[in-house]
Amino acid sequence: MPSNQRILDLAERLVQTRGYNGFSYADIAASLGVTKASLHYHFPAKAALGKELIGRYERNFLAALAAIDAEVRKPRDKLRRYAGIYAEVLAEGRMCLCGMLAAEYATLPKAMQQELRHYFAENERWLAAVLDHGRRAGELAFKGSAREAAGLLVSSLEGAMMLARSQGNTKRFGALAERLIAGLAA
Amino acid sequence: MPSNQRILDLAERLVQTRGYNGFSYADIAASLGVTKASLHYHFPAKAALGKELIGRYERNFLAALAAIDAEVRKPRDKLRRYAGIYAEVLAEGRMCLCGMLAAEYATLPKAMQQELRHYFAENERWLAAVLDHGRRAGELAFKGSAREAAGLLVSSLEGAMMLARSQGNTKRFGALAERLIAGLAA
DNA sequence: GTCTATAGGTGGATAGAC
DNA sequence: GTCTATCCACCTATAGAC
Repeated sequence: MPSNQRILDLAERLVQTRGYNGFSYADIAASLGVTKASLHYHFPAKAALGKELIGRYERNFLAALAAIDAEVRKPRDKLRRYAGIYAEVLAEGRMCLCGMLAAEYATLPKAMQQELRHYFAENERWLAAVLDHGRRAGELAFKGSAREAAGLLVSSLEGAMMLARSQGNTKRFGALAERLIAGLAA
Repeated sequence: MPSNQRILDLAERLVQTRGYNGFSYADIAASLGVTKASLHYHFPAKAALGKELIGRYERNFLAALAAIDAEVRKPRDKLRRYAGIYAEVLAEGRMCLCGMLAAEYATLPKAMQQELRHYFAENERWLAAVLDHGRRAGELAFKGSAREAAGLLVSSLEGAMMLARSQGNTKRFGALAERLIAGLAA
């Protein structure tokens, strides 16, 4: 009796470690102790599973960002919490789901590509708002648009996760993140 | 009569766009107008092809870095040229070969993982030297070790490439790169 | 909802003729 | 060096019994 939740949980971890093209229904079936066929009852096509994977990930992520807004006031602390989310994921031995999918972008179903763009757009929107407020309040300093600074922040964190894993140096991620935020101090 | 060079050229482009797990001998064979079997004469195993792909990429990259050292003196100009390499690759519709492979790291043959770590280590070594010299000369400014600053630079550029493509915004990469370098100005 | 069985395709790889 | 032919493993997906 694998609920959709459990299937998505396993698929999520697999994509975060091996990528969308790096896992199969057989992997999930083996973990759950069921057959591949029964998974197709819950998710008829892998593309639909993949799309839902991004949707759920984005909902959870946006909820985490809302929690930050509710709990923290200072822009710099918000950025630290934001980077902290990435650090936690990395500490679990995972990559960002959407960072992995961004690398596989050219091979993904159209529906997944669209969901992916939405995820990054929402991400950048939240960061840009934090940066903009921070600059107006005189607590943050950077040149150019907040949007562009936000884009660089997301890019850097995603890239740092990837390279941290492949260099077997997951600890350094925290230092790089802190350096990024320090560079935005007023 | 596909020379090893032509095979590697095609495989390289495929990995840079679709990833190591996203291409097959069939793709290369079709492009060259030969059969899969004849490719196995040149590269018996895909893993060996992949390893050679990284080795060749690294040799070319290090040669480009040596050219920069020979042609440019100012640390900041060296960094601009360095980022320019990434920009050119992106302009061709490609990702960095090793950035793509870093995302697929967990699924790669051991030999490829090893080559990959070497690539990033060499990369960081060159950048750290530039940063260190620049700081000593008073032309660059940053906190902490040059090694760590170099790591952040590589990570950010790799991440920015990935996200630029998935957001359909390859033009912005140049602006992000310039912003990164500007942040290191003395 | 889960199973067995299977279809139809593609993956990397090999043997042996030419 | 390239071909045909083939192997075996794996993939996503479906049909139909239970």
